[in-house]
Amino acid sequence: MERQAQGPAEPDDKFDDDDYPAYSMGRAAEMLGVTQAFLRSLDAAGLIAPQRSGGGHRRYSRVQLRLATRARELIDQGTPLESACRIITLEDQLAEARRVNDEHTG
DNA sequence: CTTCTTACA
DNA sequence: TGTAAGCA
Repeated sequence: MERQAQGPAEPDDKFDDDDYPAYSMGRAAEMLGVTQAFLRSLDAAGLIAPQRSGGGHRRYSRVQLRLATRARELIDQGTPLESACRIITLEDQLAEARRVNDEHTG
């Protein structure tokens, strides 16, 4: 699930299909190889907050799918769900801080 | 048929 | 973490 046709046309495009909420539970679960219960567990843990559609159905974006994938990796390695969520959150914060720092230096 | 919530294993 | 029941 890497970028295939991202193209160097819009390198600074913030509004991409990465944040577009287009995946439902069955879809996300199938592409990630997990169960719907697992995705909901991540939601309950506070790792991901998928948008809700109409009647309250979850809508996952590719970014959230990536978070779910990282969570699955850590959990698959034996990391407790809550711990995995904390680790991922911290890694995300570090990535954000690094991004800001990179803008300052670069 | 698909998703949601709650509960059990 | 996976699965079951009952509902929208």
